[in-house]
Amino acid sequence: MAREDDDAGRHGTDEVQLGVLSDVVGYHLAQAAVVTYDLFERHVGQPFGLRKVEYSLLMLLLANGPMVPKRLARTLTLSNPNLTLLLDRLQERGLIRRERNERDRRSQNIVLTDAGLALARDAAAAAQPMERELLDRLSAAERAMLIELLRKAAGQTR
Amino acid sequence: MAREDDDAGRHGTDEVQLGVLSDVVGYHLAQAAVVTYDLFERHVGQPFGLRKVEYSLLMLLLANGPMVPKRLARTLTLSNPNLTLLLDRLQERGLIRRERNERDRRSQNIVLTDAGLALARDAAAAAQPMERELLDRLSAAERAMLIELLRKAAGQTR
DNA sequence: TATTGTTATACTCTATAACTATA
DNA sequence: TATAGTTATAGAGTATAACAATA
Repeated sequence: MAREDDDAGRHGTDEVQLGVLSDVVGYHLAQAAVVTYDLFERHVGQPFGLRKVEYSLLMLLLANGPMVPKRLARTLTLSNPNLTLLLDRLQERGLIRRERNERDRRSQNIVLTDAGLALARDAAAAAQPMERELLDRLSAAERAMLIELLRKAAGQTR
Repeated sequence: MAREDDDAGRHGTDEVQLGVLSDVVGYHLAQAAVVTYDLFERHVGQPFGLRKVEYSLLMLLLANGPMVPKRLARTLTLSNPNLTLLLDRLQERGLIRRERNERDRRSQNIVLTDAGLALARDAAAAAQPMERELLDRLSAAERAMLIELLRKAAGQTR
C-alpha cells in the first residue's frame, strides 16, 4: 500500500522516454492543459458550478452584451445543436434568456439575466486568483510570453 | 450562400471581445489546441488511422521498448479500463501484443509487433513535417520557447 | 489480503441529419 | 428556396464499481 502511494506520487519508478513526443507541440499543449483544467475546476468549475464552455460563454456575454447564437457558436467553436443544449441548461438555471428579434423573428438575442450578470461578474473575478496560482510555475513575464505564443500559434494576429 | 461562406471565412463580421478570457492561459491553450489537433489529424490521424492517445502510446513503446500497462496508463493519464479498451483496439489491428510475465503471471508486457513497429516508425517520421507546418505561424525559436514554457507550466522540471 | 488487469456501465462531449418556423 | 434555431440520435472519451486471476 505504501509502495503504491509512493509510485503514484512520483509518477512511475523509472523515467519514461518521450521519444518523438518531446518535440511535438500538441503533446506539451495537452500536458499543460491538465494543469490549467485543474486550476479551472478548483477556482471556477466547482465554486460556481460551471463547465469550461459555460464559463467562456458567460464571459463573452459579459464583455459584449447580448449576442446572437450564431456568433457565440463560431467564437466557441461549437456546433449549433451543442449550443442549443448549452443555452437550455443556462436558461434552466435562470442565467440567460432568449429574446426573439422582432424585425426577423427567426433570430434571437442571448441576454444575461440579473442573476446571470451577477454570477458572470463573480466568476470573472475568480479568474485573477486562478491565474495568479500559475505564477508558482511561471514568472509573470513567462506567463505573458506564453499567452502571446499561444495566440500566434492559434493564428490570432490581433 | 456566398455571404455565409465569407462570414465563416473571417469568423464573424464584427470583432468579438474576449473580456477576462484574454488573460486566461487555459483559454488560449484550448484555442491553440484546435490548430495542433487539425495538424495532427492531417499528418497522422487520417494517414495512419490513429487517434492522439493511440499515437502517443505507440511513440512511448517505440522509445522505451516493452512497457507494463500500469506505467502506460500513468504516463498517458488514462484509467486502467480505458487503457484496456485502447490496447484491445491496437491488438485487434495487430499492432501490439500482450505478453504475460512468467515470474508474476498477473502482470504483462505490452510489445510492438513487427507491423506495429513499422507503423510506429512511419508515424514517428510524420511528426517532423507536422511540426514544420507550425513554422508558418511561429519561428523556430518561438516554437522552442513555446515548448519550454508549456513544459514549465505542466510542472515538468527535467 | 493486496495487486493486475478486465468487464460492465454510465455520463459527458461532440457531430450529423432531419425537422420547424420564419423570411 | 434559404436561414435560424431545434430535436433526435449516435459516436467518442472518460470515470467508477464490481469482478477474475494471480500473488
